[in-house]
Amino acid sequence: MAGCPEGEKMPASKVYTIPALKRLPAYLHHLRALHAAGEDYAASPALARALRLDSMTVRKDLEIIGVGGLTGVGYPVEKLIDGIETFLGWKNCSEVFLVGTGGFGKALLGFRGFSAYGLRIIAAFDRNPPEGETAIHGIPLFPFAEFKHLTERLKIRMAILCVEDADAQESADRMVEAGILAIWNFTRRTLHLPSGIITQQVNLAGDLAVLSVRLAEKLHGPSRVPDPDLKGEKTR
Amino acid sequence: MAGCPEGEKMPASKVYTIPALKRLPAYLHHLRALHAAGEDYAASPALARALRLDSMTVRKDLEIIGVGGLTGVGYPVEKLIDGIETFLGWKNCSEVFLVGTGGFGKALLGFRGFSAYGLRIIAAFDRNPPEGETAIHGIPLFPFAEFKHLTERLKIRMAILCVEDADAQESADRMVEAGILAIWNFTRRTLHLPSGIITQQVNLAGDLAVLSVRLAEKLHGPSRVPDPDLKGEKTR
DNA sequence: TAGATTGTTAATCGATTAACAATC
DNA sequence: TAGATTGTTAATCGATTAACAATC
Repeated sequence: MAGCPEGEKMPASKVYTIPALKRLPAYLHHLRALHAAGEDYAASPALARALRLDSMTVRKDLEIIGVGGLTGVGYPVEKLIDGIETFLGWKNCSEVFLVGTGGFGKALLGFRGFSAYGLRIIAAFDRNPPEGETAIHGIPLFPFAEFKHLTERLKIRMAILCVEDADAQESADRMVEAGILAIWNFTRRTLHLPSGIITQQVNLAGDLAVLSVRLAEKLHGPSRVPDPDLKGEKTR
Repeated sequence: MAGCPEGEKMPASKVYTIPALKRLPAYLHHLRALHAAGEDYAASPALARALRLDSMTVRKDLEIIGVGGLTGVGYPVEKLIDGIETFLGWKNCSEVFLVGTGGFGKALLGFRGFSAYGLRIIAAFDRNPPEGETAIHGIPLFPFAEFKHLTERLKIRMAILCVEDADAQESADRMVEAGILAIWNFTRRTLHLPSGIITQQVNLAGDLAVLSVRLAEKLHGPSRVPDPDLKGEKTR
């Protein structure tokens, strides 16, 4: 009800591009700050300035959400927040498991802010949990042997993989066996899994590579000849 | 010396693309494993299979390094490793500072593997370090007030930013004042800094957005109409 | 030689940027 | 109305994919 002119032009949310999808959380983050500051509308040029983007990029990205703006004014902040959360499926947190409680795993368990990103880590697993330790940062810790049983019982669909590199493939295989459909991979290994299983690899080393090369260019100039002692001997 | 045919065709390392640059650490990681396993040559189709890429992509990427392959055989593993490390400037570790010793900061301090990525965190800083705590995971901890002094004395160029979101811009400003040229930003805030300062933002929420949407599509089908209760009221 | 892979040039695909009419 | 911004269509730019000759 409430006047949908012809039933013909539903918002219908456009096809998204991956880079745009990756920018959505940044909009969400900033819009929440604007909302907290009492702003009702946000114009694309202002959003662009805040997030170091182009105003056309902002408009194209927000088109994905299907929340229209007011010409000459901007986009309604509250509706946009709601729209992005809905689009990303972050309105209700999904419950996930985390495997591997080494350095990174422990840090993620301690990060309180995941609920703002639609995630709730409800249990952690480790191949051999330290004697007597039953929780980390208040999140219950189990031996990995119980992973399958609990995944099935709680119908968990997504898991965070933080084990040692050497155990990555093996752990992922067991996850899939247990019925996990999506894996957030903090390991440096590329996973080989059945098609249909969704994975997202965190590539911190890649970011670092960009940073390293850019800094080197700034310090030593942009011509990057591999090094005097590698010379011209391409082949052989 | 050692026969550079005409002095005319130096490897001269091609212009790189950002996506290719981000893939280089993955090649490096895998090539090191091959080297440890005693392999002398790696062919592009094999590398492609291991890293879930295309063999043409692999060849294009490796062209950047300027280490030629042997037609019909593959690329020399050891030279490639050396070439990638050299290209990325990871042969000798650069010394960096880390600011903010909350959850993520602490995890990074505990991560032993940074030396393989050309990084050595030689000191950590916090606005107010816990009473009596002078080191974390063996890395000395100082109050942030000493950041400038130590940056200048040790000529540090790169810093890792792990403070609370609310302090991100302020901390980054102080880093730049101290002479830092490159910032690896683990904060969710977009930094506004003088041009010429190099930043790389870690966008974990972006990865998570991709994962969330893909999983939702798998579970509920690909048509993502924003939700029945948002209706067609685009404007107003 | 035969088989396999490199390296290069061209074609396709996708994302960003530009231009501008429509709108409040 | 005048000023500003949205939303769309077209043009540019960049990266991936394809095709294939050269090479060991």
